[in-house]
Amino acid sequence: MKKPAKDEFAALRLDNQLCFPLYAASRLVIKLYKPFLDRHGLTYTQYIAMMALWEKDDVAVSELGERLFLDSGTLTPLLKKLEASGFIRRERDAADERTVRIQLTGQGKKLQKAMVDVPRQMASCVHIERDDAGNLHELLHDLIRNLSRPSRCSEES
Amino acid sequence: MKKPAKDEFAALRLDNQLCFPLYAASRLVIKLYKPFLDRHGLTYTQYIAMMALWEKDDVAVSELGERLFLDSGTLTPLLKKLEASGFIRRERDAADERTVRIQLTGQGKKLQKAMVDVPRQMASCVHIERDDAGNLHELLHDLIRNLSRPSRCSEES
DNA sequence: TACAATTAAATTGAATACAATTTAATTGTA
DNA sequence: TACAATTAAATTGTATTCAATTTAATTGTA
Repeated sequence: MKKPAKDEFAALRLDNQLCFPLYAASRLVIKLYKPFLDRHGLTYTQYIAMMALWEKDDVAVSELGERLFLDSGTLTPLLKKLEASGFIRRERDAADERTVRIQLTGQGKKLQKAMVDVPRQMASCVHIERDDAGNLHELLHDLIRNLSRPSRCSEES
Repeated sequence: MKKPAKDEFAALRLDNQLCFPLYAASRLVIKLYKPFLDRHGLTYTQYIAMMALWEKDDVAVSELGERLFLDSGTLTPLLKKLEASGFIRRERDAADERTVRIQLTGQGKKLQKAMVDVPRQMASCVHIERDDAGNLHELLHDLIRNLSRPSRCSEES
């Protein structure tokens, strides 16, 4: 004789999720980048790797991975492609042969100047209020800070 | 004699992007889902496909794709796996043989009851203020609405 | 009604993601 | 100093994503 509430499964509706819009928006924005990145021969992941290197050159694969939240399983093949494209060099650290250091080539540095307008071009596609962009930015960074910590869950499975 | 502004490349810094935190947060949350989904034998993408089907059963692949922003290239192999797991059936529509309709099996329907606590369990891991979650939710939905429209960019390249 | 245009899935190929394992180098310590 | 433990990349295997192409079915129209 159970009388289920109308919203017994409300929490399982896509529109009530936080993760789904995050996932959908992320993929939609990345798709929007494609024509701008294609011109320069980069994928989106390669682009953020280059951005990280423009900010700080000569870093270990692991340090790049911490910045981008990616591991060597993703980065190793990606960095080999960026090396094959001539944008970076990969060199074992002489002081610690376990470490591979990533360095920008001249061509990799020139790429930054060539791509300096990409963020503005993208912004012209997205149409978001400055305040909304600021709020979204802050909320996402809070969430990432939150998620980057170990944080134990009360799983009680 | 050029005197570049100190922030000539500020727009290319990772911390000034909207897309990067979107992409990072999305992957971090999906990673957090993994232990909860593993117990039920689902990946994250399979989970949102099941959520869409729990809301509306007996839909075409294309309709499911519109809901999830995924195309047949992603969905076809994913749905074959869900079928192999016994959660759905895939059947050609008798009235239009081009269309494949997706239907929940009894096992697929039972899975909803088994997973009804997953959102609450996840919420206990994320620690986000109710207001922040609401704001983030609204901002993301606005962004998705914005991105789903054709919207022409002033590329001027 | 032939048949070109369109549509829906499926397929193909390239590039991620990521868990788990392996390899090689370094570090800590008995 | 041997050598177990640790660390950093690389590798392996599974599962997406997505653009582009292909296949098969349907629709519109001359």
